[in-house]
Amino acid sequence: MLLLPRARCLDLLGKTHFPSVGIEQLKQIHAQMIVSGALRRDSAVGRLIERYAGVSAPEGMNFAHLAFRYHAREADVFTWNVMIRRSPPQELSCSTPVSVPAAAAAVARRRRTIERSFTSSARAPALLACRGDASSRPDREDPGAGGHGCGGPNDRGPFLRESREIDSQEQRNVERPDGRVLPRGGAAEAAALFRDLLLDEGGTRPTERTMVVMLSACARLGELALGSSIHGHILKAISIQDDAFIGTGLVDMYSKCGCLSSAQMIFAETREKNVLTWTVMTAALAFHGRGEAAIELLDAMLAEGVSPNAVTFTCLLSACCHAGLVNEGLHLFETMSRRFGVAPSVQHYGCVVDLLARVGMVEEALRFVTDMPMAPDAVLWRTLLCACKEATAAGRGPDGPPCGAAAACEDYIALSNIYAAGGMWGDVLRLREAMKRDGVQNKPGSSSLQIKPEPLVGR
DNA sequence: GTAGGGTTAG
Repeated sequence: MLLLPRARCLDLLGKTHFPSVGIEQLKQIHAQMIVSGALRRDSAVGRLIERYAGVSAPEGMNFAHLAFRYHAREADVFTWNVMIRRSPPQELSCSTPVSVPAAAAAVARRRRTIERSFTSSARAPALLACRGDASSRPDREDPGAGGHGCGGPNDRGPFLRESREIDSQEQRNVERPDGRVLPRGGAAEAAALFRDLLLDEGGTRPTERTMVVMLSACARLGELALGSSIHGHILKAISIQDDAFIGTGLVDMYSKCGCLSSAQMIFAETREKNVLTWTVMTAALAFHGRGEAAIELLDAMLAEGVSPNAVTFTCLLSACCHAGLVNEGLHLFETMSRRFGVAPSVQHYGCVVDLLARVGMVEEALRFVTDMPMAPDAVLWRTLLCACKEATAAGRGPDGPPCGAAAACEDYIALSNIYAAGGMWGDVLRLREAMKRDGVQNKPGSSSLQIKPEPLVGR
């Protein structure tokens, strides 16, 4: 491909010379600008975004948002202004939850930190780590692998220190109340390494597998900015229609970062869909409260010749639960083994118990637990306990803390809440005393991911 | 190299 000089790229964006540039041509110019480094010129990103946004189809604004995310580090005041001018009010309020000057300052601050990290001579080991397994750490990497002429182990300290500094600006506590710890260190560190990789000009390039792993990490961390920048790379490097792994990763990432319409758009564009692609889309709709739409996916999936598996049914039942679709849920539970040959697991039973209890059918939920062919687990009891809150507010409370599985601090608290909801203060006190007597440790509350709903590339 | 149920202290 002919490589245009920087100045020529900027000329192409000039409205006086080329008043009507289409989306395809803009994408080509965009690619040229990345390759030639033209985007690092002042306001070049803003000019590009202005042209994307000027395309009449909704696609134009989608690309404007993608370009903005992708090149956020180069965004100057002019670029921010373009985004403000071009964004509809509701999108603007979502995408810039803080004031624009504050956001711009945050971008500048982050940029300085990143730049500082590159003054260290220790970039190579980090890049090397990205080549193989994005979640691997440089200090675990074989120093001799790859032969990239990187420095020795002694070089690694400064980079890691600096990359952790970047992370510390966006601290997120991903430890769950149940004690399960999301792989914050691994994913966050991978994210820092990946940022480095993206800025490595002419060197190591991420592979398709790196992209998939990174999308998964972004989904778990709620890293929309990084996730959508990876999307940008994918658009330029490979065709997402041809890869179920990439399509699945993108749908999941956008969904978990709160962008359902973006997830739906990617799903529609992904031609090769496997059972995981369908399942993440089902989970996305369930998570975003679109129970009916999730159930409708099952027929669509069958029509395409893909069979649902146990995970798909968990997502479908969960969708019914969130939408209060009792009949649909019970029907799915019944047909999953009979029609699809998927034996219900304790998780599936748990979903149905939740579904029944939430709509006030507590007796039926309890009978369902009693009739289960396997032992209920702690999560199932917990589900029942929490879902019973409404039903027991009328004055009927369970007899004691959950039995049959290890009760955790939050189980006592959930039960306490139920008593409280029913005004049964004596029971609340009794339970609190029992907790002290039994030495149940109070676990401090912790926050989870802050997910901002942003339909940024949606139509 | 990709996916899953509950939830947070009157």
